[in-house]
Amino acid sequence: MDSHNHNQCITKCLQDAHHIAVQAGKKLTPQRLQVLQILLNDHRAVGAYDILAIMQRKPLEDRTKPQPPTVYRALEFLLELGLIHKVESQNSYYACTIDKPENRQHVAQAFICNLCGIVEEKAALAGAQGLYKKADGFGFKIDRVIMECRGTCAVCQTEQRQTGQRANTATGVNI
Amino acid sequence: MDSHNHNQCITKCLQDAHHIAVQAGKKLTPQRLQVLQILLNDHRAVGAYDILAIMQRKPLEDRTKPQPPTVYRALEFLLELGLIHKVESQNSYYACTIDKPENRQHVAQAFICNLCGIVEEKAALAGAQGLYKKADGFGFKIDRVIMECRGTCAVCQTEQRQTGQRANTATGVNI
DNA sequence: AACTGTTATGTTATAATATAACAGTTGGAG
DNA sequence: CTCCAACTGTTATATTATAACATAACAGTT
Repeated sequence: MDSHNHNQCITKCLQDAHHIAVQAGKKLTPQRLQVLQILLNDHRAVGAYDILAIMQRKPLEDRTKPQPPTVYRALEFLLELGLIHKVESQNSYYACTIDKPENRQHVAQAFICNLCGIVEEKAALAGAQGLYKKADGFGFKIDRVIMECRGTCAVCQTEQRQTGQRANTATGVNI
Repeated sequence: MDSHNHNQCITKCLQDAHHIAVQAGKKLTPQRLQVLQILLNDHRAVGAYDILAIMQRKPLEDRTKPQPPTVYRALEFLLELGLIHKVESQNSYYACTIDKPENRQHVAQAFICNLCGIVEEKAALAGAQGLYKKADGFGFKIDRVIMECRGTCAVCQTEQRQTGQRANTATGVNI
């Protein structure tokens, strides 16, 4: 399916996440970790209420069933640390897999498959320069850049050709 | 304030809108026109429920007070024709002011001021090529590109320096 | 004029996404 | 140990968007 070792990928991201949290003087609490793990579980973008449903099915020890604010607080925390990103055009979230040291140096470009929800994340290096330059041209000061490409991933293009069927939407991905 | 003649700008956009609708074999009905006019009224991004409130204050002749679906249907129609765009990072909408003939050739870049809500729209010419090329590199087929820059416009930067106050948020702009 | 297909609108209800507000708890720094 | 700040729990509600079905308007046909 995918060319990378996903277990390794998760392990590395979690290690990095702990590092980043410690360095920022913040705590990666069990709940925050759980949300991150859910997002790391695959490379799809997941909605907040899908995350909530998963957490409610597997509540942490000594914890009541989590409610929406719990999820949104964890998401906010992870977003601030750059550990996850939001797909603005879909109101969903995915774990950042760009190598962590450069995390805050890049503008993220997300390529989101409309069929299976998978997110391929790339760092915009030269591409973003043009935007900042253009903004300069009319005195606009950029805080944040959103770059999203909606379309069809290689796998789903193939599956469509072969079967005419839609790819996996069983896990609650919003399209 | 702004360097362009806004009346002229509105007039031109409305004329073009009629053209585009006719060419697409669609009708720019009074309600759709009203929504477009509301968005053309200034260059800010406006939320659907703000549009609804305005329409409810000034209902069209022989019409009852419009409800949410009315607004969303009009927005959908105008989006399809490329007459307006959505700011995905803010769930709001603005009228497209790019010269109409090239409308569907360009990827829109929106520079949205977090303080006053004004949207400066540019066409991404060379900039978008890189994205398509990058997508090609891993077999991703792009349907739609979202490029948004959030930040502070030239006017609001000046006002902040002079007064320390926030720019106009009185008209219901979501920040 | 009556029939029919199509597009557009009206209406009610509800889904989906997100946050406000306040109370309680906890775990270190001093 | 105590106090403070960060974290969590809980309830309610705000905000954004759509489903579902009924009705109306219009165009073309007979």
